[in-house]
Amino acid sequence: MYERKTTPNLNCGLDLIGEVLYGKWKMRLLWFINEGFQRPSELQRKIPDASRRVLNVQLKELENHELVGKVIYPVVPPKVEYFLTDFGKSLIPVIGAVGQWGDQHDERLRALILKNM
Amino acid sequence: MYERKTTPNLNCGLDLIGEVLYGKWKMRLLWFINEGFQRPSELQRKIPDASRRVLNVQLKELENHELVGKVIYPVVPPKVEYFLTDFGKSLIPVIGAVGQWGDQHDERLRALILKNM
DNA sequence: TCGGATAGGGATAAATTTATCCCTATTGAA
DNA sequence: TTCAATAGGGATAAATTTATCCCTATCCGA
Repeated sequence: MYERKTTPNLNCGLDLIGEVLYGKWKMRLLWFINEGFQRPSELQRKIPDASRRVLNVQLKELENHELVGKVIYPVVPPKVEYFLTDFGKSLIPVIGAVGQWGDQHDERLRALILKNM
Repeated sequence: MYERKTTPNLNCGLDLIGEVLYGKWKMRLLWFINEGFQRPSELQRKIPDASRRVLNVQLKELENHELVGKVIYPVVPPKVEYFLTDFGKSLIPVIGAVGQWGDQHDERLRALILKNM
């Protein structure tokens, strides 16, 4: 595990939410879990661009921050299901707003991103 | 300047918005510019936790992505003012929603963040 | 009986982001 | 006349995040 070397800034709401949501795949994980893709392997298939490892790490962080919970079924092969806590559910409209803006400006964003590479 | 070594994923709205908004201080820069703090030195005073350098770098990226524009007054000592483009303004409600969630859950978030250090 | 599916952790490398420090230039104020 | 304010870039180091690769274990189907 990585040990943080600096203390986070916690001045405003943006700092606070950043501490729990700033991670390349976190919003997507929450979104897909909310859509019903609850098993790690399903999530990995939904987000093939992320490595298996990061998803595990980020899921663990979401769990530590009480945005998701986890049920481990004592079966073999192993079965695990994530679910959103109420706290996590309260983030869904926010993530929706973020993603919607991205979708609405899809073309323009693509053009801009490509232009700046 | 840093040269990107991998190609970005541009699959969904979240990927797209991430390309222009994923940066520790970008949302705050947009927010404060919208509030009327337009000169670099003012922004630096509003965000003392960020180094002068990063703010310059991130402002430049916001400019490249057409979220902000910049007026350079040909005076000495130099005077520069940033402003939001219409495209940038359209992001303000989104950033507002994000920050509001953080503010609403201020106490709980602080507790969680501290617990996980 | 061998390979794939299942879940996930450790060690390490690579990529990326952010911080530090230094340099340019000019004006006005102490 | 020396220092702060103004804006911002280059070089480099440090911090952080993400990717790669390997290992554990069990059951089912071909």
